[in-house]
Amino acid sequence: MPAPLITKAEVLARLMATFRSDGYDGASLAELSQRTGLGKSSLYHYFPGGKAEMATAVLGHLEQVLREAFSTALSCKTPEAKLARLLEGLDAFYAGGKSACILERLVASVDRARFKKPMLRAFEGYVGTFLEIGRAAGLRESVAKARAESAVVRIEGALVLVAATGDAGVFARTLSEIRSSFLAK
Amino acid sequence: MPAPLITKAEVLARLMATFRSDGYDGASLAELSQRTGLGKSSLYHYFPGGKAEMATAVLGHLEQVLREAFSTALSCKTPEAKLARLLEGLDAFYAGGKSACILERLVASVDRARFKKPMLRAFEGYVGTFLEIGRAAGLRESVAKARAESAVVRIEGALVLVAATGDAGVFARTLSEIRSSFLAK
DNA sequence: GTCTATAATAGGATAGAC
DNA sequence: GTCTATCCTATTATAGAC
Repeated sequence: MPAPLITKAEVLARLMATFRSDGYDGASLAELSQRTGLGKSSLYHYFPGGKAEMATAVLGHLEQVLREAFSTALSCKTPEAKLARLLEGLDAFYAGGKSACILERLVASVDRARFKKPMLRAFEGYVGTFLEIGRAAGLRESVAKARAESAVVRIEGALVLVAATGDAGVFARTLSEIRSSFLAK
Repeated sequence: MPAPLITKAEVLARLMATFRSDGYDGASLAELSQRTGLGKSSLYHYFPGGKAEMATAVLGHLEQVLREAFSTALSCKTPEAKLARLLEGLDAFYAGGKSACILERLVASVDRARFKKPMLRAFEGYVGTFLEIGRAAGLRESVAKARAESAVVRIEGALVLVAATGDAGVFARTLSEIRSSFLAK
């Protein structure tokens, strides 16, 4: 990347934003070029594998972003604080439900097989973070596992409903429900 | 449609299957032609508006299919039986979680704005069916509403996780959870 | 109504100058 | 590294015969 103009992280963030709004199949090179501010040739310079490589790079970047957000949450003292911090982070990341999940967008693509491994990793990390909070709260392992999976299921589902109905309330209610029930004994 | 060769309903079912597996943006006319067994020109004969019109016709067809499935479920005597029948129908429709939701696939498309109204209708009917079962069971209106919304949210979310992980267990657990908790007093 | 053929365009990707 | 220009293929869509 040109040192001062735009960082690699910023390029990846913009690519991610484009995939999130347009989907993987729906995001054209023209659009990706325009929204990064890089010409097609520049994009191919950084991502010789084209769109698929851009998407996998975005997944790698996502993993870093999430790891930071997750470790910030997990560094809080009480399980309640960990959970609250995590949900705040997710609320911000999904813009209150208005921004789609990049994972869902890649899962839904025709080329989904290409992203299988990194997506599996990402979802495991995602569920795993909730799982750790449940464990820290002293929940039975089986309960913690079920609730962690359910939390991610609900978040992903809420995003679909918000996209369909335009009502962000579903997302807020979903996070609120998780907040109040996840740690219940 | 040619009277005996293939019914309109069958064409719509095949179009739906294609959109469900490939997504709206990912489904090409060539693929739609191949999987319906109709040439491109035949498709344009029935759907002059092209892919977008095929998708809206599929949504109309879906509404009919769901109405039937939903009214079958609602015709059962007890709320428990209604719920069980509905969940069985959904389990079959989603092939145990292995088949994506057509609504989600259209929501995720670049042309999503075109399908906004019929999708809103479809989701309202979807949530509304759970809502009616909750009411029939004598749940408080606010509780019935929250649980109905949550049920659809979880189903949609579970489909995303199954697609990402390949583990249909998430879908089974989600339906099971709904079955055992939806009617609780 | 369906087919073959083809037009028109958009999309992904590359070449080569700077 | 970035740009302009371009190539090639896939895609949408249409024409016209049967």
